[in-house]
Amino acid sequence: MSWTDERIDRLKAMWAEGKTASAIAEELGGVSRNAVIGKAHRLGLDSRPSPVKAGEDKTAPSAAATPAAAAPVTERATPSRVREKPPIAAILEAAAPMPEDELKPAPAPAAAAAPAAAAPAAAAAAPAPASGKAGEPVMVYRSIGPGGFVRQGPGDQQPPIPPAPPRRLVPAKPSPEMADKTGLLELNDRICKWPLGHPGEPDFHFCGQQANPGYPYCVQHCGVAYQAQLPRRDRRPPPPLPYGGPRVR
DNA sequence: CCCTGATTCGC
DNA sequence: GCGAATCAGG
Repeated sequence: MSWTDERIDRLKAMWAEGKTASAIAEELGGVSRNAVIGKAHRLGLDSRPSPVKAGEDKTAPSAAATPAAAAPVTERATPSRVREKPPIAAILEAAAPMPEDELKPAPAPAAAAAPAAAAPAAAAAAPAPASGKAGEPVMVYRSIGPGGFVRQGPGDQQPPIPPAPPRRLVPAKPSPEMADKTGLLELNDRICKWPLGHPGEPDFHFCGQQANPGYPYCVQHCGVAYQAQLPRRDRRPPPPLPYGGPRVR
């Protein structure tokens, strides 16, 4: 088996979904778990929580325990680094359930709905208070509510002005008109997670059609999410994205 | 033992 | 570029 464009796309989709390498290998067929991992790395896909790297920064590593251990430990594993999240994960995080009543002074980030996605955000939302030493140039990610986060430098005394007032999160199906809409709690890997509307809005919901197997979206939305590359000369430069856009490799 | 992902290195 | 072999933590 070779890595056709189609198989690479499926690998990317499932990797982004958080499926394990062995699950991906089984679904693709014809490749081993190692092949999937190797390919994912060669593609530069995001690294995943590794059992080996989980608690890594303990003791100063001796010169060389093993050749592998002596290999350069790069920024890849730096825990404080805020990684990009796949769009769907960001949405899940933004729509994650919060305490029912009004905003508490320090709401604990709700990590239950999307642990993998919420973990880095939680680290960013509640950084160790930069009070330990004076004058360290510490960059802080300050939560501005359900909408997201704003980067705040050490000199920025004022809390950043949120782009919009925090919206009150609504129950999953508060009204009759939501009765047949697909909410966060109905999501699973067999139904289309294409978002309709915006998190926090009363009618925010998901497509809910049957998902294209191996993909997070239905066939129609896969057609929107995964588009064939045009020849370079036929491409128009993408418009600047408000949040900086995905990392380009 | 099983699982996991990361890394290396011969091909 | 590919992936088996290997490593190492859960």
